[in-house]
Amino acid sequence: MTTTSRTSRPPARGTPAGAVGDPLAAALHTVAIRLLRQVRAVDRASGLSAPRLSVLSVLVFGGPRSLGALAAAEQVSAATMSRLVTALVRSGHVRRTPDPDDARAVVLTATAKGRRVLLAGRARRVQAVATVLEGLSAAERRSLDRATRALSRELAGVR
Amino acid sequence: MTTTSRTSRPPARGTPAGAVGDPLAAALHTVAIRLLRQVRAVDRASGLSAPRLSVLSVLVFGGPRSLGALAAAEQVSAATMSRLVTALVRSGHVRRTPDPDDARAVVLTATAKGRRVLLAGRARRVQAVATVLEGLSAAERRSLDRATRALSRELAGVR
DNA sequence: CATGATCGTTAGCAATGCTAACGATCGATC
DNA sequence: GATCGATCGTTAGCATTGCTAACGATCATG
Repeated sequence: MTTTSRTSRPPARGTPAGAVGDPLAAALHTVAIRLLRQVRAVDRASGLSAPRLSVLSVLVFGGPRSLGALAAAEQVSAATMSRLVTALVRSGHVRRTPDPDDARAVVLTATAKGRRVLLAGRARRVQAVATVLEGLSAAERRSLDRATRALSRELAGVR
Repeated sequence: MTTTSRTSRPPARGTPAGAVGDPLAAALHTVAIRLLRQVRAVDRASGLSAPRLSVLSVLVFGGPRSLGALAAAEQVSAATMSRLVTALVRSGHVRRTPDPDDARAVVLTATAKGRRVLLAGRARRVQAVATVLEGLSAAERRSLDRATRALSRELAGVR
């Protein structure tokens, strides 16, 4: 049993520079950063920049949508998204079609090439994670599986 | 016991677009992305950009070092790091001193202000992670603790 | 059908990534 | 001790990505 209180505990008056509020949260934070730093390295092989890959990911996994919706999903301005999409259209990863119900709007869709590139990139990333997991014992993998499910549940609303 | 083989298993001939090599690795990948996406939001309060915060983090947690070493740690060119450091010096977060042993080199150190800003930012991030963890049961927290330790061990060499 | 709201684009700015070129210094070799 | 290639950090110039502001076109409300 840990000494951590259940309540969210505000930073305990003063927060003497260097204090760690929740050791588990701090460790998880560090591990997540290191894991993704490791994983990002394989993205180079896709030939697409990180923002473009991320946009493509929304279209492939989330389906076609308007530019505004895409900008909101990526937490980016419509102006920035317009430029990203233009680049992805020019490179053949995305198709831009007029919205039949609203002449102001466009519908963005991943092309076959876009899907192919994104899925290959994701497979490389997952493989990189799997490589890290190779050193885990069966028991550790079970713990990780439970932990991942719990975190997935808590983060359900994100993206 | 899972059916997953222990060997690193190459992408099983063909890799029919969409296949997931290792479901646990894939889930962990997704959770890590969502967690950090959530956490990054609080960085705005520091007044520093993501690259500058990251540089400061290396200096605060890793100690003073040369520009070249800093560039290597951040996987960035020396030219880019030079510019980042210049900005951090101007804003008073970093001190640039000549290396007593090598007149070509400089030593970069976080100032008291830099340490203060970084530690406050990190506390906010950890608090954001802790908030996500509030919904976990005690058993889930124990699983997460074991999993985090195991991953920390496997990622020891990174950053 | 007039008018304000919304959608997407363009223009112009700042920050961050790169490579190339450079000056200064180091270290090894003669 | 002089020379010469290697290394350190900076600057210049380019592309990309983020922003806000301004705009034209279209929608939806009255």
